[in-house]
Amino acid sequence: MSARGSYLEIKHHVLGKIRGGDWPPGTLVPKERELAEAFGCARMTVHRALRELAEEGVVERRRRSGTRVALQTTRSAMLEIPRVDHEIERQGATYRYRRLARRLVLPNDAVAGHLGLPATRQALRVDCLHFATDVPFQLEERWINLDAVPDARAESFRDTPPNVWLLERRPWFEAEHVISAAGASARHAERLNLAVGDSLLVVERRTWNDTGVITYVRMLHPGRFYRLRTSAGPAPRAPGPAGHASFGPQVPLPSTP
Amino acid sequence: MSARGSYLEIKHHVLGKIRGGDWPPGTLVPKERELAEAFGCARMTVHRALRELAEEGVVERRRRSGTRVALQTTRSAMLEIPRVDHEIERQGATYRYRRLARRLVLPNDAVAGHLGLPATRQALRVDCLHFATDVPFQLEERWINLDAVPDARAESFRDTPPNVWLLERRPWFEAEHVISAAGASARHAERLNLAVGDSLLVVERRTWNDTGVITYVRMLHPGRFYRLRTSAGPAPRAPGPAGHASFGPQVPLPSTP
DNA sequence: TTATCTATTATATCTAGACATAAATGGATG
DNA sequence: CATCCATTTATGTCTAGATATAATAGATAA
Repeated sequence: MSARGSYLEIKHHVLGKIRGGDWPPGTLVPKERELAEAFGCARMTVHRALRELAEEGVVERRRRSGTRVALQTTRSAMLEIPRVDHEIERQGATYRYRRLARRLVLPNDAVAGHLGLPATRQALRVDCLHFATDVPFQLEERWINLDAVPDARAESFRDTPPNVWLLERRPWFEAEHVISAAGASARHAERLNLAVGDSLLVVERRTWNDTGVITYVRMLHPGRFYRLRTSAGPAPRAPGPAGHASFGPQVPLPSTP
Repeated sequence: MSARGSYLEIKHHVLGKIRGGDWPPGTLVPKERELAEAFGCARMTVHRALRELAEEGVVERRRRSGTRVALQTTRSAMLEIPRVDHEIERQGATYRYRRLARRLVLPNDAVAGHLGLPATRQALRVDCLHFATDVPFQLEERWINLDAVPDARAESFRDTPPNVWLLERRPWFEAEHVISAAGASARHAERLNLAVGDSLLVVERRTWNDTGVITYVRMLHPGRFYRLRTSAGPAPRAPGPAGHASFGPQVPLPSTP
């Protein structure tokens, strides 16, 4: 599992103590020098092990005070939000895209606030649908800040989905996601081929650049299809990248009657 | 911002090149030795900077190939799932708890699978409600694996919510979350004081220990109240812990008519 | 008593080397 | 031409030091 004398061995040792109940929350972990001596390695090796455990939230470290086993008040999980077309194809369905509408609008106050624009400034509104094997999978309602992305004026988005188009020319560096549930309005129901009031999982996303908010998008999914999955834990079973296995939404597969 | 000659300086330098568009996705980042020479520091310092950028998904590293600016196909976000009572009180509402039911049951096949139990083995089912200022905020439907937590047999959960009780005696080390939307059934509607069919945000969680699955819980929230918020990005505005600001669900505050 | 300064100490970072490891490369061989 | 192998090389890890930084505890002064 872990090479002898490596920082991983030390991580596993400490984790084992905590998992086994030998070191309950609040316990003072041996100091770096002591662990280094005990394992017969350099202090830097111990340091890396403890630093990674601290980053994972397993222990808390403070100068002079030492390293303590953290209390489990909250746990964070990695949530990976993949590109919708990738996700659909990864699950073996066929991806199809349709642009529904594209127009310049004066956003309402809420959206203007999200975009960081004055309410008198036009933004580009694009609506489109993403299909998984002809079943509507995601309804995308997007506002694009034309100050941040002026070349969007010349783009029709008839064939290229806005998310792909934007990713290719405006890399973003910060994002905020809000996940909620809502009932389908008449318009949503019609577009997603649902009944009015059916449950939708709504993911809203704002992305920033150095220049400010690039885009605000509301992604609506039939609740029965879309499931965001996260997995977290300092000691993953399958050693995935960054120690987090992650899954995307669940795509409706062609039913076999 | 970043100390001279530090690994942070190198991180910011590389990030700046990427953000500024000088190094589009796919660009080969200078090798560690070159950067170390350019910055007049040791290779380990450069190594740490690049390793952290790789962990954040900004660059991709492969031995012999070198370090490349990653393409932004997916982005991951930190999702912090706090304890429901903490979250309610943090937002200034009053937390109240009520146990609805507690009984030994034979779980159905789906739940048995989640718990990793044979369908003939009993599990403990606990239903309870969490209120924010007398408004139902979360309906909790929980199954507890009695093989993993035998002392739960003797606990009534009348005053102590299962999540708190479990956290105090069975720390867990791995969890899986599934987030979806669903319409309220008749029973859900009654318990949450909603209409049948109203949208719910459903968070399912399974937690593991060394001994196996501890518990499987379904947490149902009125969609209009509960919003999970995440924030992500390699270059956060406010330097928070681990570079991720995070928020909990939105609590219904007492309305001021 | 209270506030402030100081020494101590554990973590945080850095250095200049070393060897390990994986993968791309080019050459030798069939 | 295809296959295999040794070489090269960039990253991954480790060592044994060093200095920097922050927070505690104790000493001192107001």
